[in-house]
Amino acid sequence: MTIDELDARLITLLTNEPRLGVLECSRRLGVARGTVQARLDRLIARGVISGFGPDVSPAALGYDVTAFVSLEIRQVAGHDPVADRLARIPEVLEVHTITGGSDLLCRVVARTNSDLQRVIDVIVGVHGVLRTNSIIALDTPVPYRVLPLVADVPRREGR
Amino acid sequence: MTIDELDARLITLLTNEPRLGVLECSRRLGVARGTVQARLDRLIARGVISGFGPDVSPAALGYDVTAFVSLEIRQVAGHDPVADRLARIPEVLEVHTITGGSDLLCRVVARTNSDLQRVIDVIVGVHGVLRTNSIIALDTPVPYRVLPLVADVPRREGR
DNA sequence: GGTTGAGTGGACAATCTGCCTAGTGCTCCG
DNA sequence: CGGAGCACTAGGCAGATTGTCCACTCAACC
Repeated sequence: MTIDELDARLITLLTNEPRLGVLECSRRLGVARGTVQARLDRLIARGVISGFGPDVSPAALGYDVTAFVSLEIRQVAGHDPVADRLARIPEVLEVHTITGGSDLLCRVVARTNSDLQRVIDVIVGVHGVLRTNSIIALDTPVPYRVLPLVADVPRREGR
Repeated sequence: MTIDELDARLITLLTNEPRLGVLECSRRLGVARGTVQARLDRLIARGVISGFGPDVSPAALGYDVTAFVSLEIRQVAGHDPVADRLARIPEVLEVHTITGGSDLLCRVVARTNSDLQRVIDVIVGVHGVLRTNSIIALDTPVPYRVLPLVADVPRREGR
């Protein structure tokens, strides 16, 4: 499961200018259109590219507060039932099961700090949740990105 | 900064089938093409949709291990210089400044657990980092998503 | 030597895009 | 009340792009 330098250039190009069509990509990369098409199909088939969904910014929707909430749960029932219930809360954007003192880590958004309290209350109210610990993200100096990784892979692997 | 029910339906549609063109969207939503075009333009202009970048899966690239690393830093210099240096590490996908006992929280990926050790060593080697605390994400029952939020907004707001 | 996979260059019809026009209904406001 | 502004519909048009073929080359591999 690795990618080529051409793959990396293609992904980089598409990341920077997502609206580009296949034809335009082929021009920019200096290869035939069929090649770009084949590469893209393969990347998608292999799951490297999982989609081209619109990137929605919660902040633009008024959800200015981001927090990481770690949960301790009653473990007798396992993680999944709790995760399922958490998944029903729109403000819960992501849930991981984790190592360490807690059992689950959630990324949560809210409109304001007091709205965050409301969301946390909802989380605490989830059956199986024993206690929570919240950490607010004050700022995000490095927003989520994968590009450096993509650019790095061909360098690490056989070139 | 809020969105309409039609906006929500449009975003939902595009999230589920990102390759759809404007014309096809207008057909599915039962509105005129110009409307979809105008809505999309507005959503992008307002920053609600920040892009249509390809969603790259680190796991498909061989980065199977995800961890959250919290850092304590030497605060005299401030957060930014440290964040800048962290941003140069490809495996660091995200950095937040946070409340609580630590100063920074990073999302990090690695190829294996021992590769994670290497990455952490790199992080520890960053000038200004005093100590780290790593939590490994074992599983991700709820992967990052925004759709429920999008669907929720028109309901909360004026309808 | 033969086979396979990947890439090139070109061609096709069908479709979509960007852009524009005109008309309609609704809301806000002086 | 009349008007202005706005969003939406419905349509038209030229140009560009897409999906899908094809034939041919090149390199690696058995």
